[in-house]
Amino acid sequence: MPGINEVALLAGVSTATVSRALSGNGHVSDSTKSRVKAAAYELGYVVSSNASSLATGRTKNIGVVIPFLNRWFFSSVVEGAEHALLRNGYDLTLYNLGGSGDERRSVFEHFLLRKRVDAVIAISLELTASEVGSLLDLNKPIVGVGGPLPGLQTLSIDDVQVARVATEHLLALGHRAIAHIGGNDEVEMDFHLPTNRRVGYEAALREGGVAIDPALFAEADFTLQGGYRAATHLLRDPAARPTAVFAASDEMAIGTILAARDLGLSVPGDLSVIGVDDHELAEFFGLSTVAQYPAEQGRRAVEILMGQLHPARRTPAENIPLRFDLIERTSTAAPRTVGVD
Amino acid sequence: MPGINEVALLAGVSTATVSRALSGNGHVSDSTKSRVKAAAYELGYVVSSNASSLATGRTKNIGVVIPFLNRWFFSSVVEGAEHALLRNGYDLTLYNLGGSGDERRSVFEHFLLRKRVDAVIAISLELTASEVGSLLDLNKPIVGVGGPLPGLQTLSIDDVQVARVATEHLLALGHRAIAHIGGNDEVEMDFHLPTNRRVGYEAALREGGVAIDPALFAEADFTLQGGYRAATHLLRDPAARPTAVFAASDEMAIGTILAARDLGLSVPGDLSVIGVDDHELAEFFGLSTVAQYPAEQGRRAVEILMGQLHPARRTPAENIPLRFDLIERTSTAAPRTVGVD
DNA sequence: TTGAAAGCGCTAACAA
DNA sequence: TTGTTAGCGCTTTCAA
Repeated sequence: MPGINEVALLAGVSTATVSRALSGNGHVSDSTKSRVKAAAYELGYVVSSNASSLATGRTKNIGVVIPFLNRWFFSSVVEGAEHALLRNGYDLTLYNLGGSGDERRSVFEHFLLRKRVDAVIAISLELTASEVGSLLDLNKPIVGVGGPLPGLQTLSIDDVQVARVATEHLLALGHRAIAHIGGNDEVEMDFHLPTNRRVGYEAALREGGVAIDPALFAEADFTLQGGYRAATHLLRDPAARPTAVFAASDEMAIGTILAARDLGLSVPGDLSVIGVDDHELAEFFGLSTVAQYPAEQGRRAVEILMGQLHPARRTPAENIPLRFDLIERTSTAAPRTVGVD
Repeated sequence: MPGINEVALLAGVSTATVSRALSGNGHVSDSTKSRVKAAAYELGYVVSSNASSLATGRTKNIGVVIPFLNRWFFSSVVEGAEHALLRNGYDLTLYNLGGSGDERRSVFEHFLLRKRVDAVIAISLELTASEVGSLLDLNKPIVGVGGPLPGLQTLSIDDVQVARVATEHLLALGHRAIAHIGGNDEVEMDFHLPTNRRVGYEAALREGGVAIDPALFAEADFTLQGGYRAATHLLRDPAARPTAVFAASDEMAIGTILAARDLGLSVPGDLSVIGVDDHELAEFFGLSTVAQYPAEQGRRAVEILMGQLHPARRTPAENIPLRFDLIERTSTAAPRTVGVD
């Protein structure tokens, strides 16, 4: 493991010049710069990030705090962030808060505070005021992804609007009896997300002149199983059966499709189903959905942080709202018998 | 951000004593130790990992190198490793090799070498000799998970045996026409895994006195869609239809179940299906499977590394082979008409 | 059991 | 453009 001294020796310059030549900070003549680089390459020299961090106060490392890794949305955001960080020469250190409360405390009290990271990306976390406080105390840039974090800059899709688009799609097809499968209070991993999607759903109905029927709402936990169960409940009674379901996630929507099948209902013949996400399985099931782009969200979070860490590199487009797109596949169609009002 | 000096001042001792009291290295009287701890707590002092690493040469950080994050197996291994590391006071830095070749090279040439990690966990990676070489040059403990890495200590289930167990389960139920959906050559994310599972499948058949029929083998890419397609192909011809399918992953097995349904076949009435993994969706689909435990594999990898990094802490049980268990659910049963031989 | 002091490997003033 | 030098904050001999 050669050090900066050896490179300096081989190149016939001082360590300061090596540092400057390799980091690009400060002026070095082209000739010495290439001599230094050649020497570094020959020796296989790589800076010690610790020594460098200690001297500069910058770590070139970003902390990502996350409640689960195991779900499509989260791992996709992390992947997107990873790639973007790599391109910028940064490492990504992962802090999974999914464990016990102790683990969570320990992350906040010790790990994040070790000065190991230059900035933090918090994904879909419901943080307590004191947790946000300790993050802010670090005096490091923080950006949230996937939910409003009080007092922090956050990247998230407009859930009300997303739900509205989905519901309006069903309305436009002629549906009137539109059920909604949304989050239960216990699953608050995405803050007010369930609530917001329900709000958008109800707003669209109201504007479409359709009365809101509480019997057409069911709670689930954002999983396929949960969606299946909720849908089974919703669809059981042929007399009170909706002609369409808007599920707040694709996994629940897929559960709904499977439940419909098991009840002998055809999709979209007897039942239209739409979800949110464009989950990796959505296409396979022909699921119409409102796509969101988690990998892109991860990338965007990184861009924002880079802008704050390196004002020079700042990316121009910083306030594009997060995209989402209606994707029509084969799970939605006009209801079999269009009502005549 | 208080430093060690301030703690020393407040506790009325030297910085050396603070370091000793807080790290547990060296002897400090109980009274001063508690005084120091109180002072540290009062000031909210946390060591600077950089300064500490620079002085000790240890980073308390482990690098995890992985080809995808987006799949159940990988994210589960990472989660398991994360929790175990957290308990040991270590951070986890993630290196995703899924991108382009450039990204891959850059990870190996720069990132891992920055002396930022004390050890490396390589998950399901097919590494080139030169990549393994550069890892070994680091002179840091490395352990692989999920596939044999030439020259490295590796944790992986016995894929031949896993496949044998699955196939024997079907044989024991009375099946003779047993198809296999395995990996294609292009999907080598898990090395010889597809091959090994096929080997176990064929060995079990042979021992069961069943001839191997190449027409009963289909390739797929380990995804649900791929399994669906392969199964559709396998099941299309009623005359040549197998009574059971062993898929090399649960996702492909679920695809098979869905394909069977779409062809009007009942599972397990007309077709038994078994997979490998115990994927999160397996239970929902009533899928019989050979479970493996990726989170535990991640944890085990961490234990091994901790054993090498801290010989004192060494966990006794180091060579338990990785567990796998046959889980019988409702996707497997005796074939409808048992042959009379 | 404790303290003084010399680094760990690098960067950034400052001076030349 | 380059070199000298003083740290960055901590750990760890060595001595007391």
